[in-house]
Amino acid sequence: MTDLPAAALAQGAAPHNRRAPHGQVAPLREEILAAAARLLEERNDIDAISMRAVAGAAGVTPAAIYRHFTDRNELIFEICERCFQELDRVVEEAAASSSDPLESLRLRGRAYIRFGLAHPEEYRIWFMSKPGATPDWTVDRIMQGPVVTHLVQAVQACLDAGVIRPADPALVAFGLWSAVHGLTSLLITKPSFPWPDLDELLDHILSILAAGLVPGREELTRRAVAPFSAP
Amino acid sequence: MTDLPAAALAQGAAPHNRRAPHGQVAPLREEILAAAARLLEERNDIDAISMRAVAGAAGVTPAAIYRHFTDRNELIFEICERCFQELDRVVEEAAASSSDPLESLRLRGRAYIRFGLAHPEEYRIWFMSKPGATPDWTVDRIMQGPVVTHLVQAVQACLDAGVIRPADPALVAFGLWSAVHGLTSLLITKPSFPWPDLDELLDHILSILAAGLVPGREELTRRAVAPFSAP
DNA sequence: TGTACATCAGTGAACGCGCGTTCACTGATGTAC
DNA sequence: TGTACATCAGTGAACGCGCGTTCACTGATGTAC
Repeated sequence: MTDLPAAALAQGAAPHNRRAPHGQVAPLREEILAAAARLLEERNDIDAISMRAVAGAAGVTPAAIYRHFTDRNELIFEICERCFQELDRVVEEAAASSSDPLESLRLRGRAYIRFGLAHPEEYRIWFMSKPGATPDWTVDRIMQGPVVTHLVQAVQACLDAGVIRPADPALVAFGLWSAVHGLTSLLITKPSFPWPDLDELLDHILSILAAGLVPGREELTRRAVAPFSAP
Repeated sequence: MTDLPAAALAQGAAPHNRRAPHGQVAPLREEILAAAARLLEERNDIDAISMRAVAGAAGVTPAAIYRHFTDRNELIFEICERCFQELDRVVEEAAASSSDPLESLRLRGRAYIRFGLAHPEEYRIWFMSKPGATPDWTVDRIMQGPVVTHLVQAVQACLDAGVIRPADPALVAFGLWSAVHGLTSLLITKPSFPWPDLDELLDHILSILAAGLVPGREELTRRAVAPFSAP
C-alpha cells in the first residue's frame, strides 16, 4: 500500500480538491471514517490505523485528514462512538424480542457477545484498553452510556417480576456484565481457543447465572407468606 | 531518565564490566530482569519497557541487554513466564486451605483475581493481548500450563464429591474462568470504576455461580433414587 | 609470584523505520460585480 | 454572460521522535606458563 495520491487518482478515486455543497458536511469526512473503519475490520489491529494508512485507503494525503479531524485520537474516537451506539441498538432490539424478563436478559447476553465478536477492535477500546490510552473510553462514558443504563433497567424488571432473588440491581448487573464480558473478551483475545461450541458455552454460562439468580424454594415460600407476617 | 552509563556509574551502579564466576549465571541477566519487572510494576505499561528504559534502569547501555536476551520479546516473555508460574503457586496455595471442594473453588477465584490485580500488565499479556503480539502468550501455553489443568481438576473434584450438577468438567471450568476473568479484566481495565466493594462484588459473583452450579432439589432426588431405578 | 595472552561483557555510536503532525503552497470551485 | 477575485480542501515535503537492533571496539578479568 502506497500513500501517493497519484496512485489514488489512478485507481479512480475522487479528484483531490472537492468542496462540500452549501451547508453540507464535507463528503471526505465520511469517506475517511469509512476507510478507517474498513481498515480496522480488515486488519483487526488498532495500530494498523495510522494516519498514513487511513489516508492511503481514502485516496488522499495524510495531511488532508487534519482538515476534518483535529488528530488521530478524534478519528478513532468517532469510530468507537458510532459503534457503541450501534451496540446499544442491537442489544435493545434483541432484548425486545421476548416479553419474559429473564429470557430477555439471556437474549441481551447473546446479542452482546455476538456484537463484541463482530467488532473486536472497538470492543477492545471500550472495555480492554487502559485508562489514559487514546482514545480513552472513560468510566463515565460507559456508566452514563445507554448500554449499562439499559442493563440495570432490565435487571430491575426481573426484580419487579420476582423472577430473580432480591438484590441490589446494580450489583446483579455488574455481576452479569462481568461474566458475559469475560467470555467475550477471552473469545476476542484467543480466537483459536479450543472452546466448546460457542452457543453451548454461552448457554451454559447463562444457564448457570440464571440458575444462580432465581429465587430458591425457601425464598419463594418466604415471599408467599410475607404479606401475612408483616409487623 | 538518561541511559548514559556515566549516570549509572555516578549512582553507584556496578562497574560496566563484570564476569560471571565460573559456572554461574551472569548476574546482569537477573539484574536486567529485575529492572524490567520493576519498571513494569511502576509504570503499568508494557510500552514503557523499551530496551533503552530497561538498560537505563539496570545501569547499562541498551546493547548490553543483547548479551543476555536475543531480543525484547524474549526479555518480556521471561518476566511473564515467571509470573505465570507464581500465579499457579498462589492459586494452589489458596485452594489448599479448605478441604471442602466447593469452598476451595471459591478460594481459587479469590486468589486468582487478587493476583491478577497485583500484576495487571502480566495479566494483560497472558489473557488480554492479541494473538501475534509479542510476546505471544499462545493458547497452547495457557491450556497446557498448570493453571487451567489445576482448575479442571478442581472442578472434577467437585463433581466427584457430588457438590455440583453433573456436567462436562471442561465446560464448567471454562465457564467459571470466563466469569472470574471478566471481573479481573474489567477491574484492571477500569480501575476507577465505581464498583461496589471488591469483596462484596466478588462474593456476589462467586455466590451466583455456586448457586447456579449446585444440584437442584430434583437432581438430588433423582440421584438418590437412581441406584434402584437403573435398567 | 610475575608476565603474556585470551576471553568476552560491556561501550558508544549509528542504522533504518514508521509514526503523528506541521506548513507553505496550489488550484478548482464559488461568488461578486 | 464574462471576468476578477476570494476561499479553502487538498498537496508535497519535511520536522522531530523513540524505537529495536547492529557492530566494531575496549579493557577488566581469568588463565597458562
